[in-house]
Amino acid sequence: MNIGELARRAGLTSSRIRFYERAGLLKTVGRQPNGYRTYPPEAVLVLELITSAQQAGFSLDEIRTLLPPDLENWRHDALIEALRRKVAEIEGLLLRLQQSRKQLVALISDIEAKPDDIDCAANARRVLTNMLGKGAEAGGAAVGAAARRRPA
Amino acid sequence: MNIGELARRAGLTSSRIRFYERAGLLKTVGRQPNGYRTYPPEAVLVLELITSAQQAGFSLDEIRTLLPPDLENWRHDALIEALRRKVAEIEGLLLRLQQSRKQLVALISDIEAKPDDIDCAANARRVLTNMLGKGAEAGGAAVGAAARRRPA
DNA sequence: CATAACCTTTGAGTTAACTTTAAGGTCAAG
DNA sequence: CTTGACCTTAAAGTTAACTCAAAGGTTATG
Repeated sequence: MNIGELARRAGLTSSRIRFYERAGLLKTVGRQPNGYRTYPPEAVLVLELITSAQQAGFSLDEIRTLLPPDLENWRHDALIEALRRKVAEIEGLLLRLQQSRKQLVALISDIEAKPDDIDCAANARRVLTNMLGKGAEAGGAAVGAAARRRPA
Repeated sequence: MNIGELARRAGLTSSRIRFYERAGLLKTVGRQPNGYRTYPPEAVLVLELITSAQQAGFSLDEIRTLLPPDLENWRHDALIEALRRKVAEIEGLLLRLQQSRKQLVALISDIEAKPDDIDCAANARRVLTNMLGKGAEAGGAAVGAAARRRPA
């Protein structure tokens, strides 16, 4: 199988596959006499595995250290441990996101709960001091990045 | 107040404050005769506001479009709308993270539920086909980025 | 045999949010 | 008058995970 065919089957670009090879995630692959890379059918599996792991939150670095040279020979204990750590990491993230959500919802309520007898500027001051007073001690949530993925 | 003092009070670096100014988040600031920037006390508030918004998941771009030229004159409707959109965004993220967590936990169980009568390689094949069969149709979670923040 | 559709490599560009570096001016203390 | 702690600017570096561009070889088709 050529690289284009593999890319189509695995649902990613050829350049990405070459990049993964350079990055050490794919073992160096066989070449045809003309220099073209040639892949065995299992390569599709490996690529699917990599993208699954990425979607589960593993960086390419993490994936590289976990991926065995062949698909049948995993470092069992390291893998399980990494999986557990990732679950814990996700749980931390979930907590922070929930915190953030709560704070935003509270902020919306606070903004909309403008007392009838004050003007907008005064309401702004009220909301501002409310917000910066409260959220400050208990650390923030650092939400943003997850939504900002896949630039283009 | 000089920039160093402001940085200390707001808990960030001077270079970051200058960066925010270049990025259009801070209105151009007064200068002393020697060229030093000089800040009014409210500048601390503005910076705290920016970092709060960041922690809630707003990008600097979003913050810039929402921040009013002066702290008392918010574009009320746009702000509320943006807050609601961010809450929705966070909720989407929460769902995907929960999905991811569930899949990882299931994967761990599956790995550990190795039938007594097969060897490691066979178990690897079993787990692999289980995993790539299941998660594929219902899209993945794209977790990773939120944990990878603030590089150094 | 020309054209399109492949493939190759190297190197640079992208994005966000900063930091770091280099080169230099200012100012208070000793 | 020198040392150190400030401040200034512009430009380049950082990180992850790719993509894109340039320049060129290969192969199938009309």
